[in-house]
Amino acid sequence: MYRTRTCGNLRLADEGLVVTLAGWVQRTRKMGGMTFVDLRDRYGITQLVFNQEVDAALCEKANKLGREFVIQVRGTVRERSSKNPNMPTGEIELIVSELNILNAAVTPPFTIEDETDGGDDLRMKYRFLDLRRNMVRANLELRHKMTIEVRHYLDQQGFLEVETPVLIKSTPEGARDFVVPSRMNPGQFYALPQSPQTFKQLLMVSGFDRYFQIVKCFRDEDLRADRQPEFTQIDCEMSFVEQEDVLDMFEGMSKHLFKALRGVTFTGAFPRMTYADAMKYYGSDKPDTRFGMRFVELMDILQGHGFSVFDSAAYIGGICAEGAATYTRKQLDQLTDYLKRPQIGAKGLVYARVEEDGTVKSTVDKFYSQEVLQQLKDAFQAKPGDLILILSGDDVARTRKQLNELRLEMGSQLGLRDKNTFSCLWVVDFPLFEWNADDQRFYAMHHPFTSPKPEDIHLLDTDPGAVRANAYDMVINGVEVGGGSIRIHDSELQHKMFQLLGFTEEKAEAQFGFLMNAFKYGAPPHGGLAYGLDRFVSLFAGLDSIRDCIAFPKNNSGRDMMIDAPDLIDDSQLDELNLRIELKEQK
RNA sequence: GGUGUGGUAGUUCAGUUGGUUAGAAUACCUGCCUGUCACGCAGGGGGUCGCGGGUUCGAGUCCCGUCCAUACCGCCA
Repeated sequence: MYRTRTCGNLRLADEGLVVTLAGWVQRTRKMGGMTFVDLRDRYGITQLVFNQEVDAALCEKANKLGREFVIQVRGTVRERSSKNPNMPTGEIELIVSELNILNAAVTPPFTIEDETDGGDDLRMKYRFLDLRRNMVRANLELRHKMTIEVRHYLDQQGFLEVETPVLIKSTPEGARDFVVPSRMNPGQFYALPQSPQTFKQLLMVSGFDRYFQIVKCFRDEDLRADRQPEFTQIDCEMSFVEQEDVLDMFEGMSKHLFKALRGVTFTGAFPRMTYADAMKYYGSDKPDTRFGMRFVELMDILQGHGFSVFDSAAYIGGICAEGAATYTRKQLDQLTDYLKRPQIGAKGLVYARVEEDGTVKSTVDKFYSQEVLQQLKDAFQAKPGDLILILSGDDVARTRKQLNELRLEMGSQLGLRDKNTFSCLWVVDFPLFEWNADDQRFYAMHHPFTSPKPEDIHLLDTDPGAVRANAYDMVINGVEVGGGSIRIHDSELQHKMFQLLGFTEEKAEAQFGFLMNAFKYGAPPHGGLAYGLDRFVSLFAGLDSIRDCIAFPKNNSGRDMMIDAPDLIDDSQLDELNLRIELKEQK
């Protein structure tokens, strides 16, 4: 037996026990006649003691240990003469009688400590070492517990986990597919699924009723801190349900996870907000509702007073930052610069302070009487000490988006976005379609299987852009953690959707004929939802990047820096695939 | 595809207006040290300043290009 106990669980009560431990050398402290070694495993750290007077040869051997050596020791648990209250095993130590070096180690390129000296780059390249660190390990433990709780909850609710294929067919709609060449079908390619969407719908047709799967999905798009090319979804689907049933079920699951993993209890149902309101009051379809600062539209108050920027604007809106009137000119200039960055693209920022005496001082007050400025103040119900920030623009949607960036930035600056506070929200009534100006056509906002709201179906032919969908997102702290919809289960309606999306008869048949065919054989009403597991875990762990809860993530360019993938393949492999590589010239 | 930031010792970083032999901390190596736990003390080794070009008497520093990393925009049904 390599070990009888772990490095994390010996306590004072175990004094006198003879145990065998195995692990990695965290650190050695040589005091001359005696040597202390911190032995680490996944469970903790136990201090080992070697004493020259007791066994000179053994102590000498211990002095040769380097960082991250893998060793096995046998010894007696003893109460420490000087205890360390900062560690769980700090009251005891192990008097070592046998030391066995299982494997030596070269010096690691960065320190395996909570506060490591390694940069992101290096830690990714040596991810197997990075994973020895407490923080990353704790994130993976949380992820594990989360999937266990998900399975437990859904199993209790009668859901069945069913695996769906990973080698499927490419569809031009939506995100770019990863493709895999087929050896047995020369010139043809599989695609990796962006989600098991069609399969889970087919499972509903098959009568599986309540399905889920914790499943890898793939999208060949550019990466972000919260986007990886391969990511994990908790994919769920139910039959004989309406939107309310789905929201109920998964609100329950979210609450269960919060309770089990964070000890957070929510009273009452999650608030609902329509997509239209989310855009109007927050300029985003995933508002961070941990704080207020809702938009107030100011066209009525501020237009027509001779300030040309506002008079010509299609939208004027603002937010009120409580107590931020103390912002200095420098801070406001920095804020303006932030908004003028090309990523945001605002032209400028107008601000107004509410003074202690209740008067309002603004950058543009030569255009506005105090009376108008008081109306402005009243519109926000602003108090002395508050700061009103106003943006305007020619494009309503774009200006709202800019105001959203401003709101989030102010929320961060004023400390209103605490990682240990959770604010959950359902965003509902998404539009069914999204107009794409470049392609001059509608795209499905969610996906082409999403059902329109029955009361809006009559608009399908006349005003598709106004049709609302039975689609919903779960938003927590401004993060879209999940989304779904009630699907179309009628082949005629599905047919019509494809038509509106510009699919020819042939293309619809070729791409999704199997689904429409299946719908002819008795498809139940169904709908579902998929969570982004990586985002959900990150949220619970308070991480800035989902990479920190993924064991082996890809970098910004979609590379695995550790195994150095992707890579070229052998000519013989290409031969078998009947492929020849001829790269297009890059300009 | 675009914008910003960064690339200097194993690592994290500093490096002034362009000016002598490029520094600190940490890690590593050696020695001393019997109660340390970020041990301490003394000493030591360690650099193609991402790469290529240019300006200059002189470039880590300025300019151009390029590569890499990273955050964001586009993109992500």
